Amino acid sequence: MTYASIVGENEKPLKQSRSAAKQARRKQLIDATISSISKHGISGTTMATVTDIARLSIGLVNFHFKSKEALLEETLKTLAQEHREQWRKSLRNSGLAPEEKLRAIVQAQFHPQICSRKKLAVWFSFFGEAAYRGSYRKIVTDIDRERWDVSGELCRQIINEGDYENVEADYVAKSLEGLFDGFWLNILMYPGKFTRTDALDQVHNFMALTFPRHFKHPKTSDRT
Amino acid sequence: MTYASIVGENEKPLKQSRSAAKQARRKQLIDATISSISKHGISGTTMATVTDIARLSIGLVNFHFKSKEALLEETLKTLAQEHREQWRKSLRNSGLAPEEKLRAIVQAQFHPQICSRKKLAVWFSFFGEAAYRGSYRKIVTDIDRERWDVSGELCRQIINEGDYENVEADYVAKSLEGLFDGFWLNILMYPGKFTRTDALDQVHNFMALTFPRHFKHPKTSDRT
Amino acid sequence: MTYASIVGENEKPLKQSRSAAKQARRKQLIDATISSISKHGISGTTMATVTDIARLSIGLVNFHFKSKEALLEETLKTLAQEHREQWRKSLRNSGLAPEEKLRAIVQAQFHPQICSRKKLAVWFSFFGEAAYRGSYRKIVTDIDRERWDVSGELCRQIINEGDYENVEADYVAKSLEGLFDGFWLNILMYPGKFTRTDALDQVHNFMALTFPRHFKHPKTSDRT
Amino acid sequence: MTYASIVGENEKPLKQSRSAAKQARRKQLIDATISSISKHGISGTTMATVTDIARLSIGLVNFHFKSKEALLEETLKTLAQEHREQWRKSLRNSGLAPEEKLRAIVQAQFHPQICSRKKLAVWFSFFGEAAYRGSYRKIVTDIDRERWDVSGELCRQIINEGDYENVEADYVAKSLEGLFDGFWLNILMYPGKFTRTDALDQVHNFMALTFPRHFKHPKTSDRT
DNA sequence: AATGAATGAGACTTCATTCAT
DNA sequence: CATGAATGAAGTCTCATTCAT
Repeated sequence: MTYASIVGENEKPLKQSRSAAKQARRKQLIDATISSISKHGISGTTMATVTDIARLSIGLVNFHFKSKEALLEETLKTLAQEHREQWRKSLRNSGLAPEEKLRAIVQAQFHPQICSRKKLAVWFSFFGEAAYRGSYRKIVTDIDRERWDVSGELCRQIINEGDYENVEADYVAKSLEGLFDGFWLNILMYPGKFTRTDALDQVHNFMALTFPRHFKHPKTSDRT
Repeated sequence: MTYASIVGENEKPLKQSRSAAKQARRKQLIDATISSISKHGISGTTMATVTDIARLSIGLVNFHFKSKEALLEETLKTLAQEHREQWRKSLRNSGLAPEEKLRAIVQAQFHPQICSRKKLAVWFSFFGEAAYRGSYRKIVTDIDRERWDVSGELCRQIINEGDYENVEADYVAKSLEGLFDGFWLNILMYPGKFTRTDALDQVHNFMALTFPRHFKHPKTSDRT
Repeated sequence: MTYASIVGENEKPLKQSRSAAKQARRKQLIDATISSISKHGISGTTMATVTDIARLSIGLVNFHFKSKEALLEETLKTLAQEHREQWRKSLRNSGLAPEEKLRAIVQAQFHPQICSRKKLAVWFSFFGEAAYRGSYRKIVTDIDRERWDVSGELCRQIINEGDYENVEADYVAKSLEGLFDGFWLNILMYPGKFTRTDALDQVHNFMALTFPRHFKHPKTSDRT
Repeated sequence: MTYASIVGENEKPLKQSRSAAKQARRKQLIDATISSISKHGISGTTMATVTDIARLSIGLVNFHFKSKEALLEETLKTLAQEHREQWRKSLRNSGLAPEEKLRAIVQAQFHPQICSRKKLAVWFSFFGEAAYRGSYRKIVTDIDRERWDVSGELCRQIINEGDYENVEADYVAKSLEGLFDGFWLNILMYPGKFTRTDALDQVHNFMALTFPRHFKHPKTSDRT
């Protein structure tokens, strides 16, 4: 399968400035890297698998990236950045109520653009290395922490509004984070059996349990 | 295929003396493999890193295991089996009430023997490859499904006892699984910041929310 | 082949304006090559190190020189020509007595312009390749032989003048050549410890020994 | 041309202890490296040229040497060591008089075992890199300095014995070193035209000039 | 059983050269 | 003339696997 067939782009960059073309090539290589990792894993991803997918010559990667290691790190950063923009965009588009915003974050987490099997495979490939590679861990935790902060603040607002007792905002936010990651893994491990929709239902169920006056049980609520 | 056949419990012992030594060597190599993966990841683990740690010669691995791939698979099976035995032992040692049994499963999940940083690193290394390697995925999902079945049954009993409305056993069991995996990842990603104890609190909090007449909020309950 | 043909003295100038700019670029690249070789050696010298130093684009080298090999050969020729002009100029500037001319040749050999560490490094880089690369060897030996001829003739005149017995002109000239090369290597190998001045003293000492009625021992003679 | 044909050894090591066999392999690879450098230069010497000559597999070099760089350094050390042993052996075998010892050092310098075109090519390849590679320079200068010390001491004894005026031991020793290196280069650059014998004559001529009461002019003396 | 030297495929990387702009 | 992105051959090094001892 070629890069072009995967992402549906024209191979030849149209007329554009040189630095724009350079960025396009970098993007093309990073996309190919994501495809390759999802198919062969990180250790199975070689300069050759990447450039084959991108339909570029093998020497080009080291022209655009200092090393394979740098390519992988850029790939993770790109993935993280895309993720971050997804939930921030969802947040902006959502209504003003904190429960709507919180729901938007959840939706973003399981949005098809973010939560495809292909990308989940890549995420967990990086998680697998993050244990002993601080640079990966930092990229991952930085983005997660930011979202957790926002979620926590939203939970605090909901708790105040609803007079919930025995509920602590940070706990809920952390549990949500846990559910996000746990369900991502389940989607990856049970392809076709446990889906994005299942994950959304489960998370909504948890929110309904926690904040009964703000969320209804998924059975009767809208699902995406 | 049964669990037993997967993890080789029924493997026929050969002449005992020879086999015992053989098994000891295998165990030694598998332990070294776990150490190596936790330190260098799967792709950084070579026959040499394993045999260095085991203080054995490099030629020996291919004597005891058909290939590196076989060694890795055996390692994962060993890890899975140890995990399985941990929660089944906890179950046996717990009281008779279903909520006590459920709590025992949770405790097992975050038991230091199972949930050390070292072993979590190994688990997620395998998860990272599981996406595109069915053999790993099968080992992982078989053991998880068994536990999920048991948890689900326990939840059903608790729901019946407590007359909980709007609570579905399979949902709860799946959410627990999600929390397990999610918190494992958090423990791995935030060393020192998010601990086994935090995870246990969070899970208990979730159980108290779900089954308020069976579980108390962690703030006032015993923690281990 | 004549010297002129080797170093390209007779190269026909093209339309002057274009050719002048062209020659300037060539000179710029050759100077950068010398700098690069002195810093990284021949094998560490790449088109990129050269063009970086010259602050020119990498594509330009192949415009001005057929290949990297051609650039290196031109560099050596340039170096050889500079060397040749140095001792010939010294010769013209010296008095008429043969011993003064001989002394001028020696001075030229260790003149700062010729005998800088940077240039010595380049010379010995080429010597290192000359063993198995006839084209380099020819460039080097042609220029040396010319100087040896002149030195020999001067020695002959000195011997006749001084009635030296047991002294053979060609021997002395060859020994001088040997000392030149040997001291060059010593200057390169013992930076700061063995200097151009030391070399000059040593050579003058040898000449005083050989031609006591024409040269005084360096201790009492003028040094440069 | 194969290693075996060059050095005339049997390919298969005979029965010997493992560490002895290991040393033999290292020696074999170093010999092959010398052959390769003399034929292709240092930059033209690859792991493949070395292992082709040694008739071993390409992977073996990195088993016996940490890197190509380490192989080259070991090769230079071996060469230097051989050189050192040659002149020390000559010294031991020579008569007791200091002039005989000095002559022995000279003989060693131009001994066929040391001063073959093949080895000179290797020496000057290393000299070419020594300018910017301190590790090479150290190996070379350490061995040279030791010999220079001995030569200087011998000169001092000769000067005392012969009551030479205006002669300084260190000067003479340094000039000898210069002649050694310079004539080595001449032998390399003028194959067939300037030979080891010519070099010996020249050096003896210099010694006769310097110490006329201890050395006769080469025309009438024994040559080797 | 155990050792570790040896093999060779394959990975990453460098770099001279080409060529569209 | 000049640029620098692109190519691909070739180099170094790693490593699973084999096998004689």
